[in-house]
Amino acid sequence: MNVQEALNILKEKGYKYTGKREEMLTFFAVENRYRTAKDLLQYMEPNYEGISFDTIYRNLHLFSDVDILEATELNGEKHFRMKCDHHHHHHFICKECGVTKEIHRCPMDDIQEELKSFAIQDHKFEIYGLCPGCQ
Amino acid sequence: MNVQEALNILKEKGYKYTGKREEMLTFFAVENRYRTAKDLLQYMEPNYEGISFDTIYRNLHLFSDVDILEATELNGEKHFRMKCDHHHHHHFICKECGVTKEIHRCPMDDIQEELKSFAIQDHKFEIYGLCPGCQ
DNA sequence: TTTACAAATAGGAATGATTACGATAGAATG
DNA sequence: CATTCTATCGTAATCATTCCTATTTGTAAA
Repeated sequence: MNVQEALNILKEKGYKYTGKREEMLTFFAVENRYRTAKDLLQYMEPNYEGISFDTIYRNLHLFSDVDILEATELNGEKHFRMKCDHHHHHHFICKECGVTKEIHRCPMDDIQEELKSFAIQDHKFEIYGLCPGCQ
Repeated sequence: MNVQEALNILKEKGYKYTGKREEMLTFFAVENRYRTAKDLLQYMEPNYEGISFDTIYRNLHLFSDVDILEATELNGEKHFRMKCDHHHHHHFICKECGVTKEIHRCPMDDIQEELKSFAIQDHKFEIYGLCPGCQ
């Protein structure tokens, strides 16, 4: 997803345009990497001195709620990345730099039958390690 | 794994026996459920009034390090359960009560080839939802 | 353009899980 | 039973995240 598409989603749902929001979205649009709230804050500070934690976290949650960002949990910290706009898939995630690679195979396909009596709400399949650049 | 096996592992590795440790292990041995540090603290308090946070967390980490417990992250809190001692497998986890069910199919088998240039260190495949009892 | 109002933000305090630390108590070993 | 580490207590510190209030800012309608 690019910045413009993300801004359109916000507009559609009645959220306001702000320069900060565009800048935040730019931060996520440039790379296929999971980043933390702190990463984002550090990116924003030079241009928006005194930007508040509240603004960072409120917008991260907003973006997640409207499916602009996707979130995961890596060593006790929430990480976010721009949502991939095509079909359902999972990720390899580099533990060093957070870079991701798509995996085009969903293990859930085979397994539903094994869990007939359980109400499945959600699942997570992530592979962790080092990308070629970080090895 | 049962309490005795766990105590043997500790002894082998040179850690001391304490009543608190046995009690903590008992807590995990009785159920196939992921529990938090707070759950454990509440279980311990009646018998060991004034037990310290430090003791709880230090032992949870110790038990994880020596493969007595396995850990996962559910809504921002670390959860622990007794390690299963048989073959490699994954879990369905009830979001309400933490109960688990084994899934006998590992999605990693097929996927290694798709990630030749990445150094895989670890992976997580978890399915979340409600168990029959919590539906 | 101006106005009016809801939404967004700043600044900082509060929270909740987790970790750290100096002092004391308790196992293990000979 | 004396020595030596390890374990524990009690509490303070840390770190990410959330909450709160006053103020500012987009936005759409007048």
